[in-house]
Amino acid sequence: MDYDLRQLRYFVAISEAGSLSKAAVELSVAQSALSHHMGQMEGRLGVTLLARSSKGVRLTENGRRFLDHARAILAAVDAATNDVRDDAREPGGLVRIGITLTVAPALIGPLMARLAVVAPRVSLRVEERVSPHLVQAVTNGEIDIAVCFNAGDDRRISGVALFEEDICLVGSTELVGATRASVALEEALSYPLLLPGRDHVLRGMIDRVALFRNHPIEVRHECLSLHSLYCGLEQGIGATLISKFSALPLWRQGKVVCRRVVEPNVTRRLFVAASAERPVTTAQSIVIEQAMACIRASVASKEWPDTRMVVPEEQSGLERVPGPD
Amino acid sequence: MDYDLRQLRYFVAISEAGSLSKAAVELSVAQSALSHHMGQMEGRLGVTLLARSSKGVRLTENGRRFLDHARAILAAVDAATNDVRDDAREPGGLVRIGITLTVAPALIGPLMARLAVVAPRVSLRVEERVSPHLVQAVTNGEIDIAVCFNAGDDRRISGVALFEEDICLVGSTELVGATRASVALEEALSYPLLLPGRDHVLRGMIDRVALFRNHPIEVRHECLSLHSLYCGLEQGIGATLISKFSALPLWRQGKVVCRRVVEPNVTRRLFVAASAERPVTTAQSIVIEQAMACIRASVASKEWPDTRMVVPEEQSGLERVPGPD
DNA sequence: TTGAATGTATCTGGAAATTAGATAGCAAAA
DNA sequence: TTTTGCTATCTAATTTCCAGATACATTCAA
Repeated sequence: MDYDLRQLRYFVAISEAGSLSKAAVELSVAQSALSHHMGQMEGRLGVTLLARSSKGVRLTENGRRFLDHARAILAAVDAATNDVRDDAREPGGLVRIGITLTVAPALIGPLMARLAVVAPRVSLRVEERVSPHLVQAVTNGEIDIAVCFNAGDDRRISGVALFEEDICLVGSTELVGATRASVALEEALSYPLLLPGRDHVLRGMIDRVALFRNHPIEVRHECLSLHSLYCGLEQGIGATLISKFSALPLWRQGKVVCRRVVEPNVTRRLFVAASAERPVTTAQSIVIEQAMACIRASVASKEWPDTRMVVPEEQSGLERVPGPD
Repeated sequence: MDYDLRQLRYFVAISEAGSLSKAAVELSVAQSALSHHMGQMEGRLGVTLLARSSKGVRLTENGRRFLDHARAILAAVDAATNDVRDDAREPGGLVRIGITLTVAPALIGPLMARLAVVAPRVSLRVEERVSPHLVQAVTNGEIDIAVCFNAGDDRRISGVALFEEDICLVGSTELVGATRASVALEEALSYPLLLPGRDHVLRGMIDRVALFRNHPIEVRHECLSLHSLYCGLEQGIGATLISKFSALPLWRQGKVVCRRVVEPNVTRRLFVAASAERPVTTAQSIVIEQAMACIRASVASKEWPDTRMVVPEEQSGLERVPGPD
């Protein structure tokens, strides 16, 4: 019903060449094709654009005006193309990432280092919160990406699991004993506890156990910062239920012991997640990619103890950004 | 190599519909076609524009930006189309027309009347000059259109002959006799003459006859205005060589007689002409068209005596403005 | 949990558009 | 007059485009 970008390109080339034949050579198409297209375009416009003669073609008055338009249109097309292509080539912009408390110290450094190389124009805003807060923030749109535990069940979140680790009872030897033996969940919950936040990932499970036992859990303090949690553990004020990896600094110094929780085995999986409802930007997908690479590298290098990599099977799949044709 | 206006339209429609299927219905194309086109466009851009899901499609960040561009491009296309189409629908602008002295009085009135109806936004600037001046003015670009005699031989002019008429010896009865008999050119030139301008169309022929006879032609006055010519003729100061049609006012009043020149027959043809080098505008072509229609109507209605219409055969052809498909 | 509904991707045969090549016509130049 | 350079047009072959069918995933409701 309308003319075509190709016809506009042809028209501009012909106008500049001053002849269908010359333009045909430059454009590497047959002269007959140009003749046909120009005739069709003129027909659709209902206006003569080119005055043909045996010396070539000249622009009519309308042709002159239309040429200006055509150039403007083609320039707009190029601008549009470059705009989005630039973003694909050299993505930029702010990406808001939230990282769960215990992972943040190990992740932020490598992630920033990688980004500086791979996508220097992408800037991060990093927040550290407990996992449930991160999930909520992602669904809210408060943050773009979350690196958090057990985000897999929320449908508004699409995430990829990276590794799995066991939850341990972590506390000073005075409190939980100088043993590395595993401990039943029920027993673990009998210690005075420090929990990282009222709505901790394990909170639901803890409450269920408490209900079953008809015996309240003693939560001594809620430690929303890693520092306060470590303080409490170190001083033997309470024990907590986190992974060995999360207690790494204290464990390395021998200030706490980690006893794997069993009956049931309690595990958690680290996810890199984004909103399933809002499409990710190029910058976001790069950050996701790099964060996953960081984590996988750390897990693979055994740098992080007692973490088991999750094979990327039919994961619910963050959006992939395809390359050009 | 690049995407297509149609794909931009599809993309905008899809963005607005929020779903390929809905857009397919609105656009009356198959959903598979949309899927294919969007995939191709994204491939060419190297960027994902649409985030597909089972609920439909959503724009990615790049898609949002590209949508703005796409809308701007399509608006520019519409503007371009309307710009030239408007001109075709409702042409306007100034058209400079030059009309030979003797035809002007009979043509200007009807031409203006027709234009007022057919193309009210076209305005004329009318000049009256002798034919050779008009031809020169057209080649100069001083005027756009000439209505003049014997313009057919100049290659820089493309013109259409409309009618042919015989040249007559015109003068008062006292001077050229009270007869309607034809007269040989040689005899005609023996009268004292009033000529409409030094470079009159017939001047060349007159000079050649004079040379042949070795006898100078007596040119009493050069009358560049019709009024002055008529005065001279009326008063019997001299005769002249013009067509009966050109002497119409005096002839009707019986103040002059017209004797057809023979040996050789001398005729002239009225042309409507424009520059062959410069394309005509829409407005110009309309004026040409209407002028020709005026003249043909007058000739056909016998309003203008002793004029023979020239059948429009394979005339050198003023540009034609084609209608839409 | 299953079935219906909705949505996109992909495959395929046929239709339509596009193109190159050949040819004709025309005008200017040699 | 012949040659040259240009555009229009015709035709056949190729490429592109599209509708329909199908596959697969997800959501919603029973």
